[in-house]
Parts: sequence; structure tokens; C-alpha cells
Amino acid sequence: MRARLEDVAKLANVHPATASRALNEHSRKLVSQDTLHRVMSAAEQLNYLPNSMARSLASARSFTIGVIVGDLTVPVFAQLLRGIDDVALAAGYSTLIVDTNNNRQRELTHLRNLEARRVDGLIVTTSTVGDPDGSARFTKVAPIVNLLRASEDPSEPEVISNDELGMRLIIDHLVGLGHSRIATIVGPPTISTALARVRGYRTAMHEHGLAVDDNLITTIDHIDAEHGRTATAQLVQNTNCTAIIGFNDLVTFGVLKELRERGIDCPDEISVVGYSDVPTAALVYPPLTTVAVDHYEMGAEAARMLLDILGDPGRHVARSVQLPVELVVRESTSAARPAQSKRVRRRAGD
Amino acid sequence: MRARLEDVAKLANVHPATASRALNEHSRKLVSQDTLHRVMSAAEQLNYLPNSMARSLASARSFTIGVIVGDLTVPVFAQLLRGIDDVALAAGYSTLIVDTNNNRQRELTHLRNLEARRVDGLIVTTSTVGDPDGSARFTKVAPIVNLLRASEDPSEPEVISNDELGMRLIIDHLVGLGHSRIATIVGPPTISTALARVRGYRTAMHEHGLAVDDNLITTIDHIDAEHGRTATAQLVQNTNCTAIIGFNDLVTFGVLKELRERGIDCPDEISVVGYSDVPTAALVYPPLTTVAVDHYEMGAEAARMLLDILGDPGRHVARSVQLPVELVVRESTSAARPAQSKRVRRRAGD
DNA sequence: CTGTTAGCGCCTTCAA
DNA sequence: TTGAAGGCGCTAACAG
Repeated sequence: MRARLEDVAKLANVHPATASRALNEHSRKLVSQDTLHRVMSAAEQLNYLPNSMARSLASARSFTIGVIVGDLTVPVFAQLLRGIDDVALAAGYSTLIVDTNNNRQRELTHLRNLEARRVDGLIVTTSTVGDPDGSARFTKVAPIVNLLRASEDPSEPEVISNDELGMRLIIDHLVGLGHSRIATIVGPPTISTALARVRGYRTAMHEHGLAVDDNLITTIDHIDAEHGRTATAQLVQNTNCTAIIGFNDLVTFGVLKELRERGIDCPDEISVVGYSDVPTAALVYPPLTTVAVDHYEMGAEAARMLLDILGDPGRHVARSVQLPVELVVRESTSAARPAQSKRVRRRAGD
Repeated sequence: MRARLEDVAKLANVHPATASRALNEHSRKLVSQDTLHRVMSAAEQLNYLPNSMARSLASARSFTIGVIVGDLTVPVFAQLLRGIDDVALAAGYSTLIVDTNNNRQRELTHLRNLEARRVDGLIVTTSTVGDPDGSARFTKVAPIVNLLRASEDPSEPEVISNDELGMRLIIDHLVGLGHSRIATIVGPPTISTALARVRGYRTAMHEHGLAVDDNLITTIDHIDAEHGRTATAQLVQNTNCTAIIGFNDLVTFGVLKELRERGIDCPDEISVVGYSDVPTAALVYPPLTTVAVDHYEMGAEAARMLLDILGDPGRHVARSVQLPVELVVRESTSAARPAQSKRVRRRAGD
């Protein structure tokens, strides 16, 4: 819209400064009912839309929060972003989404951009454990909230899901079905989530009095279906596991594929569990038993936390929110069978 | 960074205006080698990062392009965005991604935001055929390029893929396998892609001398797996089709699921074809025969087109780019069988 | 080639 | 409660 603050002021017969006060939530109370009304209707009449650059330049705040995402292709990020966006928008903030494609160079470039744009805060989903500069490169730009991945620095706020609980739920479920040789495929130790999962796995196994054979824990360094396949091949060859837990649903699709190509029936011979509950998890065959995480809520929570911090820069109190998770049992898990019945395939309906 | 242009200028012993000229690509040639060098090293020394708001305010350009996406959950958008981002970034532009969640109210809210932020241009992926105000609500904000969905207004630039070719490739493939009763599930007619697909379907069928029974064309109004399932149920009950073409891979996952639940083997009894070639298409069972579209390139092309327009606002010549597609044959399609062998299931390896 | 002079549109003291 | 004045940091004419 072409109309400027000055035009609105003129039409309302007030000084631009007054119009500004009337137009802005936080200063509205400094203005009389009458002029407030006049200014508002003038603004509406002229279809006035403030120039956010001028606003930002004058007020030294961009009303923008940057969101750093490692790979937008992963469906959970869309949910996260939705949650962030909803609360940010309601508070008058916009989100600047940055997909680093898990590439450090791209991240740096984008970060410079975010800095040039003077983002007020950052929500980061890509911090990695043991990173040379920690998350210093982010915190230099703006206050940050870690999302989905815990940071090493306990003073940094974070929103994560309860990975240990997730693992416990899975293992309770599998043990309940009679499994004891339970394998798990985990992401690289640079991801805090991977660490927490292993921790949860070990704890839960112990609680059930089950030995933890380290061969049952396979680490992959790229979180994709292909690595899920090779890890599965390894597990099938080197162990006699009766259940495999994938690091996330995508990895687990690779597990299912590898098992099928090897003629190993899921769940009759090997039960399989995913993680995340992406939309396609229910569509593949067999429908995946998996852990559901409320990513929308996680995003919303992260945004709330960041806005809190921005609203009161004084108390950077460490805040750590851990959302619960739940197990969604579908058809990729079933009772463990004695070893000798391996390779005896059965089909539903036969 | 705290340093301002003035600081750089002072350190380099030049006037701020000169520093500005040296710092900006397009005006760099107006400056002597010597001062250029001095300014650059001063900038580096101070770790100078221009304040993009001040820049935008003064130059009346935001160096931002807005990207409107209907549903970020759909994997193809991530690719599209990657392409857009790569060329935009290289040209000094940032992208402001907006996920409308296919909700008109959200779209309007976001659009207002983009307008307040004075985006220089818009890439729109959500235009719908027969929309009350066409794409006027977008064009009022900034120059636009339509991506993925053709606009009704031929004067608007667009980047689409060759849907008719895609359908032809599919049908050639299926006919080559002996199919003649080929069904297709298409999206609502508000989507230009749906229209083009039906057109391609009819044309290709005719070219093969095949009758087009309208029952074979099923329209769904939401593009998701659930609607793919119900459409499949209908097709299976009301027609004796031997092949089903889904509107996209997600819909097609629904097709596969429905067939399986009905005990109909794919591909032995019914061949199935998807569209888009999302990463999971190769992971489901059976691996999906589908049409691959280079979404990254589409995004890149749309961005180039928009930048062209922004660079030379004079010639808003209509540009329409149609990218080719290719068929990826996997295992969800096989030779058609005579009707009487229906329900005789077979398993690989038996 | 470089300095000067004006703003871009808004917010924010400070007085009144 | 409102007006006046100044400036956020930068670019864009226009001189020289």
C-alpha cells in the first residue's frame, strides 16, 4: 500500500507521532479514545500497512525470528514450522525459514543473512554435540532456543521430546511380546537424540533384566533409508535379533525393504519399530509401529519460549521443556517366535 | 555486528557514500581500485555487516522474495524451495517461505505480512483455477511467478512440468504391458495440474485407440492417501480396470494400501503408477513406478524468471516454461493378465 | 572518481 | 494526552 503514516495522521488530524502511538499495541494506552478511533478509521480507510523496514530501523527490532532447519525434506519439520509460525504470527512476528541442507557452508551463508536482517531470535534444530564452536555461531547472532536437539550448554533453552521414554515404551512393548534380542539402529553421536535413545535403550533393557549385547546397537552416520538397509543387513547377518528399532521412520522404511529383499517376514520373523510417526508410516506394509511425537506442539512451545526471552531479555533463565511421546502400535510388531521357526513365512488370510 | 557504514568509511578515510559504492556490487565500478581496496579491508577488519533494513528503506527494495506454499508437508516443496533458495541467494535475495496450510485465512494473513515486508516478488504454488479473484491478491503485492500450477491469466509467467507428457509416458508404458482398462485418480479441477493430466490421459488413450470410459476417471477433492483409498475402492467395485494411476505418490500409497486390504495383488492383478517420485516411492512395497519431476530445477527456474522480471520490470513478457518429466519404472507395474486370472495370487519366489 | 545533501518511513525521546 | 525534533543506517541524486 502506498499510504504512509503521515497520510493517516493527516486524515485523522493528528501528528504522525500520535498516529504511531495509536497504531501500536503497546503505546495505544497513551492516546485518547477519540483520537484512537479517528486514527484507526483513517488507517482503514487508506488501507494503511506499515512499512516494516522503517519500523524496524527506527525501533531496532525486526520482529523476525529465524528458524534453522537441517533438511526440510524430513516431514516432521513442516509440523514444527507450523507450530512455530502459529504462535509467532499471533505475536506479530514473522519467521524466516532457512534450510541448510545439512551443509555447514550453507548454514554459514544463511546465518550471515539472518544477521544482516537483524533477526530478533533464533530457533535452531541443527546443533550438534561436540561441535567445535558449540552454538556460539548462533548465539552471536541472537538469543536462541534449541529445538529437537539438546545443546551441550545447559544455559541454553531447549525443547526436546522424551527420547528415553520413547525407547522405554518400545522396549516394554517388545518385551511384552516375548522379544529379548532387540536391536536398535541409532544416528551418529553428534546428534543428542541418538545419545538419549541409546541411554533409554540400555536403561530399559536392564530394567527388564536383559543383557545388552553391543552388537545389537548399530550406529549409522547418515539418517536415511539406505543406511537403514545396510545396518539391517549387518544385524541380520551378525546377530539373531528378533526385533529392530529404527532411528526414525525413514530409516525404518529401509529396514523393511532390506528384510523383504532377504525374504525375512516382518513381523513374523522380525518385528520392526520406527520413530516419529510420519504420515506414510501408516501407509507402508506392514503399517509401522512407531513412536508419535507432537511436533506441532514442540514448535509452538519453542516459539513461546523464544518470545518470552525476547520479551524479558533480563532473565535468560535456562528453560528446558521435554514433551512426552506415545507409542502407536500397528502391524510391524508381533509376538516373538522361537528361533527354529525362522523362515517359516505366513501370510495374513492364509 | 555493531559496525556501521560510517565506521567503515572513517577507517578507510572516505565518505560514507563512497564506502557504500565500494561495498555494493553494482556501483563498485564507480570507485578507484585504491579506495575499493581500502574500503573492503576496513569492512573486513570491522566485520561489517550491512543493516538490511536501512538498505531496503533507502533503496526501496527489500531483496526478499516471498514463496507461498500450500502444504510444506508434501516433500516436493522442499526440493522446490532448495532450487529457489540457491538461485535467490546467489543473487543476493532471501526467501520468505510461507506455508498456508491450504487455508485461505492463513494465506491472507501471511500475504499482508509479505506486503508489510515489501517483498520484491512472489513465487506462488497455490493458485487455483476458477478462483474468485484469480491471482489478483498476489499481483497487488508484487510481481509473481506461478510455480507448479498454471495460472488462468496467460500474461502471468509460470513454471510447470509437462503433465500431458507424463500421462502419455505412463499410458504408453501400461499399454505396452497389455493394459487397456486404465483408471486414473485425479485431483480437483481447481488444480491446473489435474486438468492437464486428464487432458493427457484422454489424448494418450485415444492415440492408442482405446475407449475412454468416464468411470475410469475418478476425481478426488483432497489430495491425500485416504482419498486415494476410497477412490480405489470405487474403481475396484465399479470397473474392471487392470491399472490405476494415482494423482501423486501420496495418493498412490493409499491406492496400494486399499488394494492390499482387499486382497488384490499389485502388480499381478492391478498395476499401479504414482506421480512425483518422492523418496519413499522406492521404499514402499512394491516399489512404485512413477513419473519423476525435477523439482529442484523447477524451483531454480522459477527464481531465475522472477529475478529476470525484477531486473527488468519493463518487459513483463509472458514466459511459460514447461519442464520435461520422465517415467521411472519399478515394480508396481507388470503385464496385464486376462480377467479370469484375477484373484489368483502369486508371490515372488514361490 | 568522490564528497555533499537529502531523504526512505517510522519510532522515540523531550517538552508542553 | 499530544506535538516537535531528531535519528535509525543506508542509498541516491547532484555537484564538483
